[in-house]
Amino acid sequence: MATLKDISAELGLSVATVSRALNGFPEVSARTRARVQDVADRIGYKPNRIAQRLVTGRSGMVGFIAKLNADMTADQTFLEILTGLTAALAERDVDLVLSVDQHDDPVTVYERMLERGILDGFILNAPVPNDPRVAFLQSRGIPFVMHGQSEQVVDYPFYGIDNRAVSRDAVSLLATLGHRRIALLNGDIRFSFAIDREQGFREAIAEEGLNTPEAFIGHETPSESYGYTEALAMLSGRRGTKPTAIICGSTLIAAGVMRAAKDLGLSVPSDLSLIAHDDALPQFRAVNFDPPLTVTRSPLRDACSPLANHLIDHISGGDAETLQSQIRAELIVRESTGPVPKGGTDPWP
Amino acid sequence: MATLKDISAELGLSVATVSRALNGFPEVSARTRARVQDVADRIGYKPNRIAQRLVTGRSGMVGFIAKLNADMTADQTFLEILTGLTAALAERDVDLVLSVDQHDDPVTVYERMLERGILDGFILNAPVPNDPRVAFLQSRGIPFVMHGQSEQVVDYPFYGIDNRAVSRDAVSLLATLGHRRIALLNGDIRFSFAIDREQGFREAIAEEGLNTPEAFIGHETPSESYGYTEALAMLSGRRGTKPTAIICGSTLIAAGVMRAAKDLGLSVPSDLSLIAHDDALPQFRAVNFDPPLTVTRSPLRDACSPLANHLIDHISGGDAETLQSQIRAELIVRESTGPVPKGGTDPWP
DNA sequence: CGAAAAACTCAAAACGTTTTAAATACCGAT
DNA sequence: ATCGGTATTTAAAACGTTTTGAGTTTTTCG
Repeated sequence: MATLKDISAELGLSVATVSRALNGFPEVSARTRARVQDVADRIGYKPNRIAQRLVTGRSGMVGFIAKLNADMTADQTFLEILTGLTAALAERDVDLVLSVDQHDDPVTVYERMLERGILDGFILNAPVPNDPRVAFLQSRGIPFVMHGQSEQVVDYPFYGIDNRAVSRDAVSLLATLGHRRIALLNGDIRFSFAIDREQGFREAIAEEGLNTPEAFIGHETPSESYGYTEALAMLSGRRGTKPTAIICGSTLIAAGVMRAAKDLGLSVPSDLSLIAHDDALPQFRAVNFDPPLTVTRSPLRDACSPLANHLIDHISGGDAETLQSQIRAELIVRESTGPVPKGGTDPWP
Repeated sequence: MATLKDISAELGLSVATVSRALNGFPEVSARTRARVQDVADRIGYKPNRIAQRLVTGRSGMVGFIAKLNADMTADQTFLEILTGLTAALAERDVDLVLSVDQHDDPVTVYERMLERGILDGFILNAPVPNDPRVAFLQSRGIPFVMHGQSEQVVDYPFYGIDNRAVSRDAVSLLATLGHRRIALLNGDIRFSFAIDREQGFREAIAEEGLNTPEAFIGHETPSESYGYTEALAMLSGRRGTKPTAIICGSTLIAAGVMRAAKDLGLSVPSDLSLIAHDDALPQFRAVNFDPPLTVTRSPLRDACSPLANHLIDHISGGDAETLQSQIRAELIVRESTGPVPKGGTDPWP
């Protein structure tokens, strides 16, 4: 492996000058810089990252901890995040150290990884209200970035979508189409994203002067079967007057709802309007539904690059407040939403 | 962060002695070692990996590259491996650096990770015949351990099960029960494990003096639906005389076969015997099948610790030949296998 | 008791880089 | 020629560890 010393020896320069030349410092002459660059290219010089890290005090590695469900499965979004994240980090020459959390206590794994002392920071996802990981990492002064937000105003970097707006936009679209009985099949309510969606839903419903009984607001870890069984219960009339529209927390849930509608002989969108939030996971494409799904869309993959950049910038001293972004999901109207069916215009009491 | 210097200052020893004391060198007195250890524990000393690496050339990090399918999903075993591996590596104070492979060329990701120069070695899984990753890493002299084997005799560390024996054991059990028409629903035949299973299957079938037409030997990426559609085709009689027993590459496939049998009104095991290979994934428990599945069982989780240890030992100079283990899957007879049904005793022509 | 051997400890070099502080070269103006 | 200043380069320190070669102490044994 070629080193700075090799280059400096060949040119009769000091290693300091060579280092500066290659790192674009302004005080080195153009002629010298060119000569250095030439030799470096010729002998295929690659800086030794370990040595760089020893002197700069940074490791160029960040941690990510996968939280498994009780049944040892990962949340369907995990892989997508992982893929995008490693790519985005690699772009800025940072590596991802992974660990898997099988513990009950959410912070012990972070503690253990920190003890090894090789991480510059963490990427957190799936926040819950008053997330204990946040308190822990802040108490240790460890930089991190959060995917999603747990509170309205925070003092750490994050990137996420406006989840209240997601529900608002969905309700607003359906209300415009004349719907008065709108149900919600939300994700796991322990997580902030689902709490925000539900809150946005309730707000929007109230603003439209409507009402949705509790029996028509559900929440659970997204799965096709959850969508199916809940929709079956709601649409069969067992729980009271059935809804004319359902808002789903994910396309996976929507798939189940679709199947339930089919089994009950209901057609989408003439008997039932359907709108889902779409993370744009490659396995489950909303456009491939029959009919194509109306969605609030925000590709999970799009979050990875900002997350990586926010974190790295923060580690390099960037101000937390300037490294926060909340973006708005895009409302894409396709064919699973339509005017309220005749005879379905009465609101719930 | 506490350093060797802190300890040496506190005790009035040299850093050299402190280093030796902590690393178990023989030439330091028991008393000194104890004093050093005490202080180290008290101030929570952790060696700086980066500094260690600079001088020893080792980093205490190994790479693992997740290969995604075309549809961006991971193979169902991925998470299980990941969980076990991070735990087993942590046990020996080694970290796992993860990357995700979205490329066509299987070695480019390895090359890119290597360029950064921070990895001691790799853990490879899902080998294919003449695996290009093996050739690549060997040409660079990078240590690695393989989960599974691609060839009969190799010169690198591995841990895996005897896949030919898996099929042999299954066929042998079924033959003993009187079955003469045994079908195989194998995993993706690009991978060595599936190739070996098929080879073992053919050998065992031949040894029993039997024959299985090509139409009854299938292979594909395991999924419930694959099991369902193939079993439906085989058991409906569309492909010729139907089998009395099916060997499945995974419990996932078996689930599909089970559903197909049910749809066709066949009961297991009186009309059809079923045996699957069981990786013991927590999501899909063979004992929870109805009837409980007869399996060749080899928990994927059991592979993680040996893999981690083989790799670390190899990195520390251990001989490749002594770091190879091939174990035998356990045959567990439950209730999905039974005597051949009356009238099903004719072999295929 | 004294010398040789064994046991233990230390100072310093090394790994490859960045960065600080100091030195030298170059320039135009006196 | 000399001065003051700027532009460029250098030597050396630093990061935290391991390891070499050389001490220093202690033990052993004649």
